[in-house]
Formats: sequence, C-alpha cells, structure tokens
Amino acid sequence: MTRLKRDFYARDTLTVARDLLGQRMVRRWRDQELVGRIVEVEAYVGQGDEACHASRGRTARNEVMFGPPGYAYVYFVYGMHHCFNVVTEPNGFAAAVLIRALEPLAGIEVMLAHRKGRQGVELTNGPAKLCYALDIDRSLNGTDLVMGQQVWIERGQAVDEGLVARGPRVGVRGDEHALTAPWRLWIRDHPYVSKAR
DNA sequence: CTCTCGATGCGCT
DNA sequence: GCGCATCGAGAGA
Repeated sequence: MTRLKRDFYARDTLTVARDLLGQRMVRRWRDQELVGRIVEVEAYVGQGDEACHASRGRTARNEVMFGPPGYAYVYFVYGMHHCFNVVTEPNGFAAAVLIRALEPLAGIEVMLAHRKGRQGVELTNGPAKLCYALDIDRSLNGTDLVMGQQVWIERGQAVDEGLVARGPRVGVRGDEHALTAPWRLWIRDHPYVSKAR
C-alpha cells in the first residue's frame, strides 16, 4: 500500500478533505494494523474560520495546526472524547481536516474489543467513536503521518465525484459563515457516515 | 423512531 | 467560571 506523502497534505484544505474520502487510515496497534476507509470528513480552514480551533490565534492546544502539513492534530473534548485531524496547508497556515467516520476494513476484532459491546456501524460512525476503536488519544498529537509508525494514511479506492455529498459541519459554533459553509464532506448513502443530530 | 439531558476534564476568558 | 468539532442512556410517541 502506498502511504500518502507530505505534498498530499500541503494543499488547499478543501481539496485535501475531498481527496481523503476513500483513503485508508491505518493505526499500528501492538503487532497488527487497524484499518478503516475514510467515509466522512470536515475541513477547518485557518484564522478566518470561526469554527476552527486556530481562529483566535496560536495556543498550546492548537500549536500543531500551525506547523507543517502531514501531522496528526488530536484534541480532547467534552471531558471524555478525542478527535483526530490531519494538518493541512503550508507551515504557518493553521488548518486541518477532521476525520469523522470510517468503514472498518481490518483489525475489526480489536475494534470490537475497544468499543465494548458496540458493533456494526456503531464501531466507527463518529469522530470520537473511531478514536475509541483505533485507540487514539492525545499521546498521538503531533505525530508524523508521513514518516511515523503509529498512524498514517494509505492510498485507497478513489471516490467518484458523483458520490461526494457536502453540507454544513456538525456541532460547530461561530458566525454565519462557520455555520453554513458546506465543509463537511461524505460518501453519499454510505452506512458508516455519522448520524446528524 | 425522536428528543433531551448528563457526563466530565481542560483550555481559555 | 464557561463552553466545548460528542456520545449514550432514557423517556415518550
């Protein structure tokens, strides 16, 4: 499998988000690989995007987003959950793509164990759920997706443009633009896409 | 099925 | 102190 390289991530965030659909996210866990096909993402685009954690400037928490592309930005939210993002755009431009849902492809037994009792789409149909399934927490914040050995993304089956759906992001706050920009992208009718609330 | 609400820790005002 | 890029349980229809 071909791992995505730095130049994949170093592009416009919406383009990276679009191209991440269908790719294979891989988590090295002990001596096996937990793999899921990316079926839903959201773009968070820098200082002008009020929903982006970096919109109010650089802090200890969002530091990784300001750095070079191709690194993991993992944050802790609601006192109990983690979310996994990939950093995009050139060094200095704070942007990232949130991975919101996966279709499990390998290591499903391990994912089932991590999800204690949940099964089927409940394994990975949400940004925090997939972090539980893949055992991702803040210890992975700042890890290199291009050279690292803990988590990375491989070239997967391309998604035809006609299958790409777009809409407003889920659960965000901010101005009118932040609330309405169609920066959530998913594979149309895919069963593992998260349920809107 | 839909809706509401509590959990729970930390980053930032 | 406030609010959060969420989830799961429980109630009601």
